[in-house]
Amino acid sequence: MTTRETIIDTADHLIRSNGFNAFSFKDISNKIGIKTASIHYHFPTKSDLGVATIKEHIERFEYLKKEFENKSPLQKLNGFLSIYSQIKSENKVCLVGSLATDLNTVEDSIKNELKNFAELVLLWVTEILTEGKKQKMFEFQTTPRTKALMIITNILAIVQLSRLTQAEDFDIVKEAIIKDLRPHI
Amino acid sequence: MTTRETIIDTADHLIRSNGFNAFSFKDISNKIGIKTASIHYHFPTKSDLGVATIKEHIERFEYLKKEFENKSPLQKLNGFLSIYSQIKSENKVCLVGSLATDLNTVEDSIKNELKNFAELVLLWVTEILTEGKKQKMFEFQTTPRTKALMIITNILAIVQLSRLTQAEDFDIVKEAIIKDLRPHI
DNA sequence: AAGATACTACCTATTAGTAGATAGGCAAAA
DNA sequence: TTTTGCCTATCTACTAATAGGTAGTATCTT
Repeated sequence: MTTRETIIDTADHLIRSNGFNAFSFKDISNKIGIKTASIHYHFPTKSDLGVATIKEHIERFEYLKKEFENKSPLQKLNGFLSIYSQIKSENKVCLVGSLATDLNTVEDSIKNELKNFAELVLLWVTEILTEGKKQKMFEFQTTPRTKALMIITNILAIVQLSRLTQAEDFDIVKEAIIKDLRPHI
Repeated sequence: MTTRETIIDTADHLIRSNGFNAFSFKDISNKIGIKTASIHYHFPTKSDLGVATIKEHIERFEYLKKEFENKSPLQKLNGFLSIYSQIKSENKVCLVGSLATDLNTVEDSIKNELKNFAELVLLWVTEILTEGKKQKMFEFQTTPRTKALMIITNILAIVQLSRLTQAEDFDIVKEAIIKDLRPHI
């Protein structure tokens, strides 16, 4: 990994563990053994680093999409949900959830990039649901987009909420999402 | 309102607009025209102020519960969901959603008080759903607690997510929650 | 030699928090 | 009734630590 990639990776970890406003260049400096001034060389401002971190997520998301291109809607949805299982197991939250609460305090560049990312995710889940309904693999009453919003909000927020209720609640909700889509099983 | 109450009120506003780590005693000082040292008189540490803010929410929540005591499950659920409509209209997020992302950075006192609050909310929604199912007013397949988790995560996260997608998505999800519980209508 | 990368050293602003002074209100003692 | 003293609430003035960011210099790689 290049230094630049290492910085982004560490920033990503810190944003999703502590929040955008609770991490500093010094934190990264301490973690990867590089001076804060050197981080500024790669990312002039904190916002630049924030934007780069979101862009990295977008790239990884596009890659995941491609990986699941020829799989079934159910496999795709499970793939999507397992991202959050990973996040949960690391005691983090998802990038959208983390930055959405800080939205009023960040620059427009971050806001706009995050909008792009959220739109991308919503679009993919909507597509999965549309495809799944057509194949009679999924059952639901609302529009695919609305159902996608329901599922995304479920999984995004249970990552956060299960920190406060019980860790097991994450899997309970994850399974309930799938079960709800496949009542005939 | 006493000074103490005004401070809590302002802190609440700032926490839910900007996040716990993005507000300072100076922000409150500027807003209400009192020196930061005077805020420390009422709340020795920032954590003390955080805890007091959650306690205030708990009290208001208990009051709301009492107000709806003799109403129908549907009225109760609508009452619960309308809290979030209010939050959304003010461009804030809910306290649980805001602090849950900052959870790794706050003191245990805040963490524990927030757990109490979250447990209280989950309990009430679970009760509403149990009652509604018994009265055949609501229909759902999972346990009431699981369904409560689904609904709370929906409404909590759509407040955040609709900042990124479209503001109308909030009402779409809110209506879908009710419709899903009452498919016979 | 030249560009990329990292460094030292610094700056200014802000943070949470503290010490000590002051002012007003209230109540018991003189 | 006046005085004494305490309590509440606020203030001014300060601290040490940390924040994001910059200028100029050194080092490494090609």
